[in-house]
Amino acid sequence: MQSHYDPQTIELKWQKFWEDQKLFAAKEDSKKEKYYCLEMLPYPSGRIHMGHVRNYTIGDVVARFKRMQGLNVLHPMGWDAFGLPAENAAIKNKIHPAKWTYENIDTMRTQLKRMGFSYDWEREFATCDPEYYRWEQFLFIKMFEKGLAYRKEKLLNWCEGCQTVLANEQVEQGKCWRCSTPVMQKPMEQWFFKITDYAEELLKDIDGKLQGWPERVRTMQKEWIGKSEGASIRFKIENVESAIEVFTTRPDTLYGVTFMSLACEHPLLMKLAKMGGREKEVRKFVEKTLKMERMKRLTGEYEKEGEFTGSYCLHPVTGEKLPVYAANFVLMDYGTGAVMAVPAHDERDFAFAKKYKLPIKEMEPDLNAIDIIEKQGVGNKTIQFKLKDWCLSRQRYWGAPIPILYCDACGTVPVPEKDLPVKLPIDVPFTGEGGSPLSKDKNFMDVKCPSCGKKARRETDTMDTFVESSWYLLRYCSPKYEKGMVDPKAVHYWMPINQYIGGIEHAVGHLIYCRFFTKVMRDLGMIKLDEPVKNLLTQGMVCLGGSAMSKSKGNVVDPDEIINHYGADTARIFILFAAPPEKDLEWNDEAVEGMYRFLNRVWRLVVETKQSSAEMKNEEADRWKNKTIKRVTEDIEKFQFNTALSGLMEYLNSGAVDLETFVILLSPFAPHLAEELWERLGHKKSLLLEPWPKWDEKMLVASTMTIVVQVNGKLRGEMELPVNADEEAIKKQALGLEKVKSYVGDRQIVKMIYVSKKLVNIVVRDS
RNA sequence: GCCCGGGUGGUGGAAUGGUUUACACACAGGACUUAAAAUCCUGCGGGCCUAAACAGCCCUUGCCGGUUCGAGUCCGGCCCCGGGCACCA
Repeated sequence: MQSHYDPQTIELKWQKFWEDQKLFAAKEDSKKEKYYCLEMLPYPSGRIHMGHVRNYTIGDVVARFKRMQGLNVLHPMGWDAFGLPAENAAIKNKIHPAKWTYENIDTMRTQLKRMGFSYDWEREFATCDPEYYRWEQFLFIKMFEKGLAYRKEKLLNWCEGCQTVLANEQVEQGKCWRCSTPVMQKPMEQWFFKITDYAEELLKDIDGKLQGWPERVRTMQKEWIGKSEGASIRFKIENVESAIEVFTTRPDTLYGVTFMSLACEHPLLMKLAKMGGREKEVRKFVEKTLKMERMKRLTGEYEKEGEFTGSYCLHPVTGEKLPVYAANFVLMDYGTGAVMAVPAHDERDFAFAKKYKLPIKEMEPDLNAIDIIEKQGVGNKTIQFKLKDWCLSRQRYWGAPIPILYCDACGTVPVPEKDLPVKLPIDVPFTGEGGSPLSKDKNFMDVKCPSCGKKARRETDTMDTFVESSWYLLRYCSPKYEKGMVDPKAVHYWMPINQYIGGIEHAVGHLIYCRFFTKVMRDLGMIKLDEPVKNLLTQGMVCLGGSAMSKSKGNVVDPDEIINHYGADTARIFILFAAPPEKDLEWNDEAVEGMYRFLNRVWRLVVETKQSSAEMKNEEADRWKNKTIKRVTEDIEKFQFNTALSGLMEYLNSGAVDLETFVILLSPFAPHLAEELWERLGHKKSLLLEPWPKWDEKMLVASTMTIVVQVNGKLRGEMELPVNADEEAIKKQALGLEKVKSYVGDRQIVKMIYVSKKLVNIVVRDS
């Protein structure tokens, strides 16, 4: 047995031991309380980075801690394996996306195992596995049948040069990333999930059921859903049987309306311009606006302008004539694309009115206006959401195929369930040009229509990878289940997730989509669950030199370097100690060294002294032990791993260490070292089977206490007294202190404050 | 503009209204060593006083005020940093 701390040897030894013993395999057991601890699954980009290390170390501490507390812990890991980078690698390096992905998974799995994370590897899956995405296709069909998956037109980034659709990240300064052709907006039929049907419930449950989520994330989701209550009101157009419908949150300002503003894309705009004899001017304005919009709409800063259509609409109550304008600040994709302008109450309308010399009508808001409108049948109360339906189709190869066929006779036909999965063909050409590689695969494309038997063709779009990550958390409960997406019994036992841990960047994307999917699956009768995640922790970034570690900035520290140099335990401890989990963490090589030194001190203490707890029985040692158990336990529960480790350091420095207790308390943080030391202390069974220690409140109290003495709130002395000293005696002794006397002098003592077992404050007044 | 966080030593960071600066890093001095590394010990917010040390005093949690016997912590106002939302009708 080596006498110095050699992390390389002991870490591999214990990793193998854990794997052989299958100590992290989770089994349903209705007699045991369960705990589902999950970290967001990684995209297999190539190698593990420090962000992963941080995320998964936090999760691992929680999982190991809960396991030792006797809970039945589910702690799985898998791979978010579809996505654009694999396809880019295919185009660039002539390597198949599947090969690239699976090789990366192998590398990263090895790296995760080297960190000693306590995953149930038997539940591992990659989302690009047809056995996984078949169920996603199954769900898609169910959603299609319920009208929750539908098609509509949407503008997409289109490169004429490559004849292909580009993702936003493939557009660089308005140009194609590959061929630099200017990117145009082209309307195309896309698949959408009707998440807006669930807007109200998604919003309501934030307050009702997500109490365990950070306030920050809850607020972001509320803003994303963006509910506003108001009214929709129809304004008749003068001389025609047609009306402009507006949405307003202020129907009470209806009598202040002096004109109407329409978005450039509004379907009635050109008709009104033609009628008003201002077609040319309006067309020019629209063209100018749409061109400018592309550049500036993202930044938002531009002059508010408009153009008169020459036409008028009529006020629904007073019948007044109101000029209709095209305006560049009105958005077609919010509300109705038309705004009733109330310059007296809206800053923007006011500025617009000034600019175009439109009337400004002062008035008192009238809360009855909405009732009048409803009575007259020209409008009604409505609710608007900012949340938009989820566009899930991608014109990419490396994704789950959308299980739809197009038949000339029958139209859009879902693939029958028995024909699932629609497998992604492997042998296809990757050029990056001419649309999806799938469209060039005849075997894939040509199918028979399942309802009429005639020739049909397949949908070539694949699904957004957020679809896979929206239900993987449920699939982990029964990863090999073959009769459906999930085994209801397993889901009933394991869900909801007790603790979910991941980056804040998923606050509105992933974390809303997985809530949506849970509700959809519930409504399809697959599960009985409203919300998938009970408690959420969002960890901060890992930075170096003040900014997030990233390949493009060249400021990355490779976890393997740290593991090879100091071992996984040091990496884990450093990342936990350097900052509380929610905050960004600044990498510091010297501090890593410091953590390594700490583990070495622990090693030497245990290996060299080997004193057992029985030999160290005195009051001081007992107090330290109980104090530390309490502190570490409570700090882990609050995710304050940095202070939990401080507690262990202080305990180590105290010189009154109970070795067994110390090693157990250290084990969630530095599990390999802890197992090794546990064994060296003479234990035959794994430390993992050891229950988490409990503390005794009675043992926390010392026989003496330190009382701080203040005069007028300022520290003037200290006294060491037996804990049972009574208040009167303490006050008397405080007054007797030389230093206190000199501060009190002959001044009048107004009162004395005694804070039990802590301090005495003598309040004096100049006489 | 609106809504959240946050501002504490040279640095990362601790502090149920009760000794500000735990723990660690860095730095400095010392011990051990032929020497170095490792290890161990000591010191380490600022200022005043002092030849220096000891002792002592004063100040200090972004700034200004308030509440309180007592404020990093609570309240009001302001400044700065970070994040989210934002022509949303």
